[in-house]
Amino acid sequence: METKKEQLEEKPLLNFIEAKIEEDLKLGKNNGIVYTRFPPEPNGYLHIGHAKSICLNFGIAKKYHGKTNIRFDDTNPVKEDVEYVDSIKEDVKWLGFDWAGEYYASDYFDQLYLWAEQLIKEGKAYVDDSSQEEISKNRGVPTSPGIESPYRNRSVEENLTLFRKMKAGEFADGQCVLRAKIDMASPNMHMRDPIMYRILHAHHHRTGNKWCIYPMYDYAHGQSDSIEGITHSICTLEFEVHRPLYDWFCEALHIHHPQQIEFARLNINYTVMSKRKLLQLVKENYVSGWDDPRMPTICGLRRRGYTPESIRNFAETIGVAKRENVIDISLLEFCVREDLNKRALRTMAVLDPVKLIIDNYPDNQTEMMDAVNNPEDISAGTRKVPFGKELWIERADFMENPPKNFFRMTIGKEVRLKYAYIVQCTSVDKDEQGNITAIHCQYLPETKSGMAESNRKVKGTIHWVSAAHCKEAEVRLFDRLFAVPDPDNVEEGHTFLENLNPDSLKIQTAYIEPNFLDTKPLTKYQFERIGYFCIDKDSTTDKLVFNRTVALKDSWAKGK
RNA sequence: UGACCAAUGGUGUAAUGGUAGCACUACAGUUUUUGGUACUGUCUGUCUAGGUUCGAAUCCUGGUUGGUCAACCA
Repeated sequence: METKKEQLEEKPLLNFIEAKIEEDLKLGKNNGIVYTRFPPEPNGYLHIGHAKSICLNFGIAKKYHGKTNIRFDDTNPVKEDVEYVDSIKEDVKWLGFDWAGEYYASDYFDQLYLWAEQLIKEGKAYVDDSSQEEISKNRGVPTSPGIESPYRNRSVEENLTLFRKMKAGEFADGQCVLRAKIDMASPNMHMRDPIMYRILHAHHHRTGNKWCIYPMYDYAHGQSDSIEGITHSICTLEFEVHRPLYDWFCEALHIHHPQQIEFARLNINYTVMSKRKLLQLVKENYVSGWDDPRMPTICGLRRRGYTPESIRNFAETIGVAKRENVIDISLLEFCVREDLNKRALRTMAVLDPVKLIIDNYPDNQTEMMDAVNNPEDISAGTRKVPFGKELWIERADFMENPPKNFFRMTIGKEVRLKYAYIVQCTSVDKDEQGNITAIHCQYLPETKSGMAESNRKVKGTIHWVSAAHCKEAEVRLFDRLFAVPDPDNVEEGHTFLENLNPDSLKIQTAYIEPNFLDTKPLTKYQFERIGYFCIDKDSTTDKLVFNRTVALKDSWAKGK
């Protein structure tokens, strides 16, 4: 452990973005300042892919003693909503990050408009009356040049008049647009006179009805970065072809020019990451909502029982690079187990119960057994667990005709009831169909935990709850949402929905220890030998509801 | 038949001209009152063909493969 840490400190491993930043720092760029931003569009909930970006942007700023803004890219009023800005802020905070400034692209609409007039005056932008179809057609295709618009060479005065009329609301939606005059023959489609402003008579969640023209992403994003003094504008790979345009606007306007750096977005197998598809899962009720614990959204993971630390550690572990990647879901699961192992209090719960009767144990006797709350953290203390003649144990912890490597309960062999006694199984009761209805055993009184005889070597230890004292709880057992590693990979005429896992949710009634339960939603437990669970928000005083975050590793189940 | 980007074990990610390392996964073992945790070990890798060099995963050229770009979306 110590040596690992030392190695990391001696030789810090930089991702390619950090390497670039250190180079800039060495060169004295930006006066030694590092300023990043996280720029979501408020049109959906944040998912684990955004978490990667958030951890990257905030992490880098922290590492180089800089700052990070949150900026909502709200240039398209038809798609955006305050519901989303609220959830986004909540999720970023929950992940553990504080932004230096909270801004909106719409804060800059006035400045953007002024800059547009400036570009018109310099002959670098023009109003185009072409229809959407014409513009699209004349743009050409990547392999052959486009055709210049017939309106491309209007006079500055005419363009200015027209643009002001656009702003004044004298035109209908779609009647004309403002375009940058760049190069219709560029091999980069984004440089073929990109649209700067379109007419949208729509109500904006922040600017209300002040505007009926709205800037496009390419015209707004770089300048917003510039206004905020961002030094490194980190975005995903698909914006790589936009970079020449990002640079063009900053140069044409002679404003502070942040450096755009692109990295590969996160993909995880057995799930989907596109906002559109996540929205569809919610809208068409394939899941219960954005925070359904099976969703890869931040709020879904939170409800599932993931901790901010585990997600941050995941983001750190997957690294940052430019190549397309698909992360194995087992890495995410590893990260949450690693974290929960250290902090989750243990309790015993039986999910698939069968009655165990200790025939030689006194009727109506109850003993309080000492149990350790967290073996990884002695300061978590101990608790008392009631024990009696009749217990519930897991059906899978008994086998009548076991294979050689079965360590649990079987007739004639000894097994330890955790924190209690060693018992020896004697017989089973069965119904007419041959199903086991109860298991009988004898306990060895001198093997109670803590007594000398309890140190005896026993191959297996199983968990239990007292039938007379236990509580009932609903447990929701989640599995991966999709049945195949790459749900998006579907044949013509099929959709990703067909790859949904029909068994992604199983609901069971469990019997659980009565003591020490904190029933506040999101409280995390390890059900011993089963997995990590947390209290769901649906939980009430009458009815406990647990979500399974992730099962414990089970090398026994694997070997079968 | 364009431009841009990328290619390192099963999955990710380092090595910045000098011994291909780390994590996850898988498998094997030690410890264990959780078949968990912890610890130890094993398997598996530089897309390809040339070139530069004493030396190439790294630099150059060609090829191959994958990704992105033709919304008045971001």
